[in-house]
Amino acid sequence: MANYKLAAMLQVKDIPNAEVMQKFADRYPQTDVKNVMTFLNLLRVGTDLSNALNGYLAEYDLLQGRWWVLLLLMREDNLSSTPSALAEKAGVSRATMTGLLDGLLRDKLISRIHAKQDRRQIEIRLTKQGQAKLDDVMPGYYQRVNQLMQSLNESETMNLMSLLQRIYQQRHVFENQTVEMQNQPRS
Amino acid sequence: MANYKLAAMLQVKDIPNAEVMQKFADRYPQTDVKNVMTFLNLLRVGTDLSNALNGYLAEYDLLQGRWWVLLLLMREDNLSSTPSALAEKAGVSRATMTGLLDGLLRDKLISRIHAKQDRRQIEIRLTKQGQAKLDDVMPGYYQRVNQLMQSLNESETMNLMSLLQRIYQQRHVFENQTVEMQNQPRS
DNA sequence: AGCTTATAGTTAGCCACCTAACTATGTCAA
DNA sequence: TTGACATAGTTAGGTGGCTAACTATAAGCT
Repeated sequence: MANYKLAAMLQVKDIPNAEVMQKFADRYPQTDVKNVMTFLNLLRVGTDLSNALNGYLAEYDLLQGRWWVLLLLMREDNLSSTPSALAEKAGVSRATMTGLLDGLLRDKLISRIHAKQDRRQIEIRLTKQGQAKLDDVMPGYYQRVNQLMQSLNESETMNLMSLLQRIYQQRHVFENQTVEMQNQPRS
Repeated sequence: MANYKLAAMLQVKDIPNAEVMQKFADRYPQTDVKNVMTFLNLLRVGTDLSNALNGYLAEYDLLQGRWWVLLLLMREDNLSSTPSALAEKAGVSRATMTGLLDGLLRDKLISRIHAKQDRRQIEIRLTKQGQAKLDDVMPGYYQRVNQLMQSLNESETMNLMSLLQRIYQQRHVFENQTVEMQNQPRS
């Protein structure tokens, strides 16, 4: 089995206990213990599930990035697309996509063909082996997702989605806010 | 401002729509559209929040790994620990911790001192500059976490935690299950 | 036609993660 | 006491992210 890389996202193995949180709250009065714990737990669940998925994919010599590229290709009617379009849809840079495609080509899961009309473009196509790889991986993937989610009934699932969505919509709070600040009158 | 690395976790920018999901469901009958969508959304929220946090930390020349090490040190009564203990608590390999500490040492946010009794060990201590860096970063961090979470009231937050927990407890489903399978009778 | 600008893809160099293998030191039991 | 095993830390080599800079091609003005 191939090595696989764990996600780079913080692995919050050691979310602080109440005592430690109090020490921080004393120094930083803005601290809201409940909010911080919830935020850290959300990050942890995301990371650990991502790592677990990677572990499953690694049994098939795939990782999330390469696997997702294959899925994007399978979605297309002619099983093909371009590096730029794939980078955009996968949410990675074009440079990263070049690397992912290099690996997939090495394993013969995709083919690269120079496009006819626009000679800057390259057509990436899912090969038979690529489709076969997905046919290997996907049934177990869907089965595991079902097992994972079976502890929630339908209304609980909807509820979870809605709660996540409301937090997600606030994610811009981490962005730089100095521009607006500068326009405010000084004392 | 420093470059900062986005999390390696899949950025599911392009979660499939119902039509595409149907195409997959035709080929892979195990597919449960609602479950897959929920799972992918959970991964996406985790990744994007992680990236947003990294963006904030990058304004202070930190990233999650280095920042978390500083926090772990600040928790300690004597502001010091060892590379092994830090690796364990941060959930990264000892090799990765060596690299993180190299960077923190370069920025003089920690100091390395050879331990007296066990000469294999090295004592890592948070420096004055390290503490000052945290004092810079943390108020804004806590403020942003509060803003992020303010869209949920207390009972909704508790509810979210409990739903996440129930999914999280099933994460072992992604682990290799062939050992048990092999012991089953064949047809 | 010829400039300028935009787009497609790659390359180079950095970071943070991993495993495996290595060195040095400590521990423990025959 | 010495040989086997365990532990602390580093190094080497691989992966997959990033930005910036580069080449080649296309498109659009004037």
